[in-house]
Amino acid sequence: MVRIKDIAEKAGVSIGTVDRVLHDRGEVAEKTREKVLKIADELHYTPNLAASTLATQKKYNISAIIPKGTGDNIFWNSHKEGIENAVASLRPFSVNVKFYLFELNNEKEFTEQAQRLLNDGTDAVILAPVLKNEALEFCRKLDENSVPYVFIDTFIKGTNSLAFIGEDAYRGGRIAASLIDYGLPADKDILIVNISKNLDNTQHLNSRNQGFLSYFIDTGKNTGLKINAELHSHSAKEVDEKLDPIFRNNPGVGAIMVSSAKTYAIASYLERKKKKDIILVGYEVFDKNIRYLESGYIDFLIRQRPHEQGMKAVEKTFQFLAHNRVPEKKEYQPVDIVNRETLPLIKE
Amino acid sequence: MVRIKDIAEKAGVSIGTVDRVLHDRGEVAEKTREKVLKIADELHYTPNLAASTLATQKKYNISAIIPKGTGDNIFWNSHKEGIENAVASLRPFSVNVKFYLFELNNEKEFTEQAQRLLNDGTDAVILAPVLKNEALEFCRKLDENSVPYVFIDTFIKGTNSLAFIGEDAYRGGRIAASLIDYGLPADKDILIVNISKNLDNTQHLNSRNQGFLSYFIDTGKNTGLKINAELHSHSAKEVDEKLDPIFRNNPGVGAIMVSSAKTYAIASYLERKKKKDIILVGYEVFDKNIRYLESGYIDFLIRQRPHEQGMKAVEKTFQFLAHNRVPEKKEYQPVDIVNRETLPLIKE
DNA sequence: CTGAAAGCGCTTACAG
DNA sequence: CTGAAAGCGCTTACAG
Repeated sequence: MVRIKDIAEKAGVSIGTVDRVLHDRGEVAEKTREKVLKIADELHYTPNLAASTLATQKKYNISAIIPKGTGDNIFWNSHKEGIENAVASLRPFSVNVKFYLFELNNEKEFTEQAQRLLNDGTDAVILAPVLKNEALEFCRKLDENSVPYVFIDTFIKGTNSLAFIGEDAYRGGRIAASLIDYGLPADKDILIVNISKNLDNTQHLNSRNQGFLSYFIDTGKNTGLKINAELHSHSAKEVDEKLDPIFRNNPGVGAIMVSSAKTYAIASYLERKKKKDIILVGYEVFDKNIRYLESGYIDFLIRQRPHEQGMKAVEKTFQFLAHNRVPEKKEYQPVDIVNRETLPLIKE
Repeated sequence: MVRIKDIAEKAGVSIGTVDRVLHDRGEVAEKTREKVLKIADELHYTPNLAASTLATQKKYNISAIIPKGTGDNIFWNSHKEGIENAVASLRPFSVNVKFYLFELNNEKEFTEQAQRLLNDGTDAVILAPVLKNEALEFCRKLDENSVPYVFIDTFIKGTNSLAFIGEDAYRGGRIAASLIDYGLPADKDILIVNISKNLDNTQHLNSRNQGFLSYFIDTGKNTGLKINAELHSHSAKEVDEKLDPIFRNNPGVGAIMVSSAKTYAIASYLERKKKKDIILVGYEVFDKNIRYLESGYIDFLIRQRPHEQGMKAVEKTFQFLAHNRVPEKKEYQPVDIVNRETLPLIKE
């Protein structure tokens, strides 16, 4: 392997000079510069990262402000794990993450954690801007302090985010549609269920709905009705109240798409009402949904890859901090189609 | 961060001694040993990998002997890329791969490359043992020379392989079955097509067939016939000769499963015969198959993750070489279900 | 059984 | 504008 020492000898200068031109730190005569650059190129010099890591005692502190993985949101645990794994695999570089977790939909806690993060100081932040207004305010402060930030899961406009890594929710909607369209007789009706208390997370749900409907406009063979049901809670009471009349008035319903992780609540309804033959497609793979996938009430789940999102967020952040490499602005992660047969393979 | 120097000071010994106990190199009084270990533990010492990488000028040379990614096997390019990417991400460690590529089914070339590899010498090898007899012979030689090796793609018994990373072909067969079962009326017949010239690659094909049939034995709702067609080539001539009579005699056939990457040859048949309504499920995502997925003649493709297989193979090999960590013996990669709607997301 | 010293390749003040 | 030297944390002979 070629070392800066080799370049220095060949160029007849000291290693200090070589280092200066290699890192563009100026204070070098143009002639020397060119000579060194030429030789480095000829010798195919690549820096020894272990040595430079050791010499520059740089530490990178990354902060991650994301929802807690509790209740129906354990899927946020995967983001956290992904972030941690990426940091671990970045050894021998010295990078640290500190988590600032908040309860989903708890604006107060988000704002508190954001403030704590700002007080602690950090080199960069990974941010799930699920609470739009609060996130916007926070981004403004980060901009003021020149702290770079990358979005994970959700994208919001009007900020200077370094990058975004997340699901293509629109595409996810189309995929759900294609699976239903493939399995359902063309003349049957389809029910679309949106469950969202206080309109949380609506961005994803809207995009999925749009994608879902777009499929039937431009490619699907299904000609049946597309019926909409908006629930504010996933309690059995509300589910019954909203769905019973729909099924009473539309005996042609043969499939349901639930636009969120609460798919299990609708599966439970089908179980209660003994409607096993209705196709049910929903989102996210976790215990409650898995149970119904196994028992046959859910046919397909579409899964984001939160673990990968976390990893990519760290990688991009690190590349920017360490090598000043500006990542692509938006990166959509693929989604997985999961049915009962694929389950044994995805015990991650 | 705690350094061995800190431990040394606290223990009242030199850093040389600390290093000796930390690396179990003996020649240390038991009392000193215990003391150092205790302090290291209390201080939560973790070695600085950059420093140790730099100091031990160790280089790891890995050799990979896998098929060339040409013709219908471009999917072997992904293994190669995965291996290369993993090596790249292992920087700042100094690990090199050298590839020994052979044409699939060319025993002579495999043997030549294997011999070349042995002459060149290496620290470990990543091996696709698709040619069973030749691979067995090669493994024996590796054993003689105490060179560790990990299998990729295919597993063969009776060797001392360090690990195996590959597809769960049986499971892949079940997944194909579940997709057909979901979309096909229960009384329709299903055609299973195996295309294999000189019985190459039969291990995967057999496992997929077994998995496919097992699904209908224990869970599927389909009660139709399961018809088998064995082709030795995917030429239009042979496809027509074999499939025409089957369709003539079995008007109830509603779906086809092709157990290999040659799915496009059957899609082409359906296109020629204007049978767009037949469900077709097959394997591997690459240009020829993608074309028919887009035009609607193929409904689903099941995809291995060759890129990940390559990456994991390198990671395991490196962990073993560098840290003497023996990996799990067998690791199955998940497979992806791909239809037309998921295509835009998997431009890898 | 133990310590002191040199070295891995790069970076960083500092002197000139 | 340039060079010499010290140092990053660990490893490796070598002397005792």
